[in-house]
Amino acid sequence: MDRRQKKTRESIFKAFIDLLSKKHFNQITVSEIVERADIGRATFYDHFETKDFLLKELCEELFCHIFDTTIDGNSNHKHIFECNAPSSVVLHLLEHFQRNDNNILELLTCENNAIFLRYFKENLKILIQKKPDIFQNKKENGLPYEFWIEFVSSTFVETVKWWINNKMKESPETISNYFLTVIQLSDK
Amino acid sequence: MDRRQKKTRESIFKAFIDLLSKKHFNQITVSEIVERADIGRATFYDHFETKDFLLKELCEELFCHIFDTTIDGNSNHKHIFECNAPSSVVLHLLEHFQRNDNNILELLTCENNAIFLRYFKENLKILIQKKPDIFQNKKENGLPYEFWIEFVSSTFVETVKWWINNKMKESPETISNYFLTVIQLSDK
DNA sequence: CTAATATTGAACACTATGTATTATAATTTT
DNA sequence: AAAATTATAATACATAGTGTTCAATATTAG
Repeated sequence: MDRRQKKTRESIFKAFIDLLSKKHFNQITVSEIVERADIGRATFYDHFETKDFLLKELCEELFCHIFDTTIDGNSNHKHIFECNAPSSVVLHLLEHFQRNDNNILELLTCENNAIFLRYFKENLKILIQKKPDIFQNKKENGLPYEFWIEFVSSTFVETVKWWINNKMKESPETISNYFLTVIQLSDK
Repeated sequence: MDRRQKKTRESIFKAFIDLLSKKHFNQITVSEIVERADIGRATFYDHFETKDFLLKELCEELFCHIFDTTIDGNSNHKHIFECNAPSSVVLHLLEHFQRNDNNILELLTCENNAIFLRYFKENLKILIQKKPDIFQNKKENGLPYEFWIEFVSSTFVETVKWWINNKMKESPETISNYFLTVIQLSDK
């Protein structure tokens, strides 16, 4: 890829994330992004069809990053699908958020996050469905599978949101335990 | 209140709800609302400062209605706070949605519903906190109270969303059971 | 070096917002 | 019933943002 293209694209993303930490998506204008990224207006539209597509692509990059690889305590890369206990998968994800890669949190905590949350949940669903044995609850509870998947992924998203809104005072381990308790997969 | 004011206000709400069933909040323009409500542009701004305030006031009216009164099977009005079992409270709310009073469902299923969902959850939280004995989970689970409240209200919202997206095929009783199962208050 | 490509900057048509003004109609007040 | 008040209508307007176009310029890759 042309070095110019890459630089332009990165400066747009950077400007966009900066702005997202200060105001809601709806309040951000293309003109602001262009000004902050210090590029020509036409160049922006050369890269992204609209502001919505920019958000969409940003979400894709972020989740591709988070759900494809994750780093364990020894700084070795470890694929998330290699984890074989729910607590392990959950911890990996929570640690990602705690490190606040790419200032992703600004996106999560902002009000206008419908697109972001949809991606988050979609990726979670894929993860859960690829590891059916892990996230399947053990008890016979008579719940439809689809309902259970939706419940687990929604609860994870809401748990992370609660954590962030509470300034992330708790450790990833604590939050992981809370989550596993409410989805009835706790060890206790 | 002046009869003209009331008529104008109602026709704006009606036009707005109609449009919400067809497109997302962001895509709706004031001009469309004005045209559909068949009123003058200046009149709209005489009633609502902006489109956002319109949504805000609509939400307030809807939730005031739903959380203040509800109708039982014999068509007698019954205050929701008089219910003393979780299943009773939950069923009342679900039946409200099933009847689709004020076409409230259009709001729930639409993508841009952040404001609506916030009101929904806030009202649920108040309800849960006013009946602490009912929605308190029995087991010793070590969860902070705030986390539990957030979990229960989020799960209710997500359950209703799942129900609506699935065309509401299940009965309110079935959904109520699903919900009580995942929040660990099922009779079984 | 050269050809291809990315960027710039300015201008433009378009759409939507929110305001202002004057005239008219409906409602209250006296 | 007449007068005073208030709500609405119709139109025009300033402002701001969007997405496009195009010729000129700069950068890159082969």
